Amino acid sequence: MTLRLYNTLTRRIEPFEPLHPGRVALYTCGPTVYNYAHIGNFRTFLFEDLLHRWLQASGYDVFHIMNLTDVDDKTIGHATAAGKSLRQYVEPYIEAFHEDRKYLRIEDASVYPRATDHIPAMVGLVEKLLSQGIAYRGEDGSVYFSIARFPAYGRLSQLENRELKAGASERVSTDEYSKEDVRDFALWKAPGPSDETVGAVWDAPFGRGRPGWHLECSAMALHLIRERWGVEVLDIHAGGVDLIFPHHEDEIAQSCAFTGREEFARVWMHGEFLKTGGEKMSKRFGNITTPRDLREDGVDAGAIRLLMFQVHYRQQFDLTDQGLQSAQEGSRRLGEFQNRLLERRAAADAPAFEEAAERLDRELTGALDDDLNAPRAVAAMFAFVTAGNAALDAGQQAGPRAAAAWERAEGVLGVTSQVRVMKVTQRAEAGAAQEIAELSPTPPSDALEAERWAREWALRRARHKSARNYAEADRIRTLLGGHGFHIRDSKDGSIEVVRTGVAR
RNA sequence: GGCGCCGUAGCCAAGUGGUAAGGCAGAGGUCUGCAAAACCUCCACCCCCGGUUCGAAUCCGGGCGGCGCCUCCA
Repeated sequence: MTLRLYNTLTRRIEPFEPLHPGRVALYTCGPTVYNYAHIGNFRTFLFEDLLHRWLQASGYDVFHIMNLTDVDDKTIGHATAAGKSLRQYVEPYIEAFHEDRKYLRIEDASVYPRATDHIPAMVGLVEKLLSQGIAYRGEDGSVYFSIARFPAYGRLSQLENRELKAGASERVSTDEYSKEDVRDFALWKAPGPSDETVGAVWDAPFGRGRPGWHLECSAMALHLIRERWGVEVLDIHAGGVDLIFPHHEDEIAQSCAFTGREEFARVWMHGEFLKTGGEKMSKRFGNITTPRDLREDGVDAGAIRLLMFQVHYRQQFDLTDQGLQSAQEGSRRLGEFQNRLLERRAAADAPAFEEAAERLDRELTGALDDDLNAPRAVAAMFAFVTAGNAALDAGQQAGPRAAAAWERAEGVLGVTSQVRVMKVTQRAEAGAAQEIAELSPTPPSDALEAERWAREWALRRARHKSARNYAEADRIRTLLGGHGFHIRDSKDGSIEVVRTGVAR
């Protein structure tokens, strides 16, 4: 069984074969840092994280480039409005992006190049296209790519069988007159007034200006993979479906014209949208949710990843409260099991675990090798949980084999919530007994203090319970439950206080 | 208008020719002072019509419904 991936270029699932055995050059389109990225953007980054992790788990040396777009109409527009330089304006959002991706357990890419750090590479690319006559200077001082001189244009988006909607875009207007063909796109843009103010202008032999949208990806990708491995074709290029046209189409055109090769990337992968209320989540529609919002609500990232990975990446799906709750519950169950499995790990595996582990390994590999079928991979984890819990209930022991299989699956998917369990034993009561004083019915805001608070209450409940004062014991249980601390009595008389979700 | 995707249980969602994975919710049971956790059991003929086939959720044609791209939007 080998890895098979859906390639947008051929519209088929095909066996994945990197250009050079054992290593993969992966480029993924990152965020435009003019604002906080929303969870829809992160759906794509999460899909790319899964790709990244699975390639690594499959033994590949992965060179993963994720760009940060820090110069475009939006960043310039917002910087202007804020009265800041481009660099100043963008900085906090870059930081926020990294915070968010760490929260969502998205592993580090190899490099995060910023567009404005690679202007020379872009200038070099434009110069070459100009000298080849594939690019030309318009009357407005911008440099355009001539589609007429690049016959292969349109393969990715199957443009040859398309018609543009009649009179569709009014935006063609502004620069239309200086372009030879409406479909030509800007490689380099003549500076506008605010470009100068925010410092988004660079000198170039063909005139002062700033890079067009698509240029950065080609220039940085080609520059970085040449530097790293001396190659000029990517193995995989990934992004959201909305980038297929024109962004990726244009990247292919300028890159291939530049390198003289037929391919810019061998495999093109695109993740589908996240919707809310039946519509694409987008800042334009104002229907966004950000990772920060979810973190505020105490949602464990494992639940978000589970939610995303329960749907195939090429399928649209709607984010709903019910869906999120359902994922939180499932992710919690995985967390409970993980605790059980790793705590009671024995020196050897019972046959039931040998078998379940073998099955999990096999099913995980089969699922992810099949165009990253994460829903099936997740299902395999749940099957392991059910079998594992049953075996544990029956007194069978889980050993290194079971732990390894679990860790491999969780290591790739990362869908498990942290479930913190505090054991409160009656013996500890001695120390607490003297402070019978008042105990607030609401927890302190500090997470650690809150835990201590919950423990206190749990001890009180234990006393009431041994005195058979069940009414009071139940009242305390309800009280704690209302603040996210769940009480569990176990047979040996000890009490567990269980906490799920992230501390705020 | 062009190109493309989707329609499977109360909700979400795999499966793409051989008789319906998984999650959540729900019902019953084991355990428990009661709970919780966990386990066991139960819960679908796959939007409609027609066709191909020994056999279709899966292929073809036609409907109906939803979404996306054609807009520097992941």
